[in-house]
Amino acid sequence: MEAQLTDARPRDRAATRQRLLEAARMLFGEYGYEQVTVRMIASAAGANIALVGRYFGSKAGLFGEVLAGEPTVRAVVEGDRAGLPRRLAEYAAERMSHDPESPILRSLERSAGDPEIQALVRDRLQAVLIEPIEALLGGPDAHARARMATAVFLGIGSVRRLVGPETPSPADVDRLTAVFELCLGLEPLP
Amino acid sequence: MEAQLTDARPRDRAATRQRLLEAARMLFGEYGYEQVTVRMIASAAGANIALVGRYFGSKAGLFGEVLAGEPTVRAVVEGDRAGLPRRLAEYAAERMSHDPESPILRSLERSAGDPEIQALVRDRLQAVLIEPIEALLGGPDAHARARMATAVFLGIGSVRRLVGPETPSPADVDRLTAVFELCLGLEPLP
DNA sequence: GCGGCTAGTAAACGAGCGTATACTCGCCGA
DNA sequence: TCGGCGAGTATACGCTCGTTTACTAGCCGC
Repeated sequence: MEAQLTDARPRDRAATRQRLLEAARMLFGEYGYEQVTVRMIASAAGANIALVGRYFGSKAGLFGEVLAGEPTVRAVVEGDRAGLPRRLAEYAAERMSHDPESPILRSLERSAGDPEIQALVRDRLQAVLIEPIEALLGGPDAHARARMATAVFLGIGSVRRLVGPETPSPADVDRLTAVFELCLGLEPLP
Repeated sequence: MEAQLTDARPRDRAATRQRLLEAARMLFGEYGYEQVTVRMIASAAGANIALVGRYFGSKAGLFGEVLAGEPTVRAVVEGDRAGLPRRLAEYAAERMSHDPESPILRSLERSAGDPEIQALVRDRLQAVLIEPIEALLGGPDAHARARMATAVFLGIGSVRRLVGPETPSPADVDRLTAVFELCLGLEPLP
């Protein structure tokens, strides 16, 4: 009887690449760009260090690909305009008590230093949060309002990360909803 | 005529220490903890690298002393309760367009990685922002409200840092004031 | 005048990083 | 059967970091 009952072939470029990508996604999200070494990634993926360079060019290239491959927070931002504050508030409330699942958001919180990485993160933040909100809002100062809502959103993550998670009460979520309504210049729902 | 007209004596332990401290304050504020090397600090202070270790124990020790020596944002947090949202909003608006002068706030934005540094920054954030606001507010959920206001405050800095500065309009400041009133659970001023 | 305390210096250490190189080995088509 | 292509490997390179060590030299009390 031959071994290799599973379909996981050895020497499978695509599969190894994928394992590296997923290990990187997990580690970058957990610890931030600069705290994660390529050795950690390779080790977590059960692959060789040199393969990071071979498959992604560099550590930054790998990070970029992780960011690009994210499904993002689109579910929150897409949807009807009136419900946006509530959806933002509920998502933000989730982030008061738990680390985000999305490497983008985690990276936004944790990856500060490297200018190249900052540029990647910035572009992504614009693309997945600020611009969609701005488009949904419309109006003359939509950009400023989208920016402010994004600020609240990010700040909640910063506070959790810095001073620890805390479970929000229902009243907190309501207050947060009102805050987002105010930021976005939308009327409260009846 | 002898040289040394100034009162800056050479071989002055206290003065050298002070120069190192001020160079560190400036650099940490500008670039964040991990981006600044002890060589940069020593060079900016015109001192030898080894003196950082001698006078402050370590880079982290120096950072801790920089944080501890900060005058902080006390002016905003101290004062009457009713005016707090406005003061917060004005200070936050300032931070929309300019980098903060305070190394604490800058470090809050930029120093993410090292756990020891994170602990220092967290303690400082609690001491200078969350706890004073909480004390000023009073009431049952004062902590949650102080946390939320702090989140908005920090988030604004994050957005400026990530996507660039933007000068707020007077309407933005008004909206921000309302946001802080909401966060803090205070009534709007007449 | 001189010995010792001490501020300041130069240089190196060891570790960790991202990256690059030279290699091994197994599979597959001819 | 065999040659080569390519996935995967082991290792080292060059660099920068924080830290430490051994040393130099100036001031002060005696």
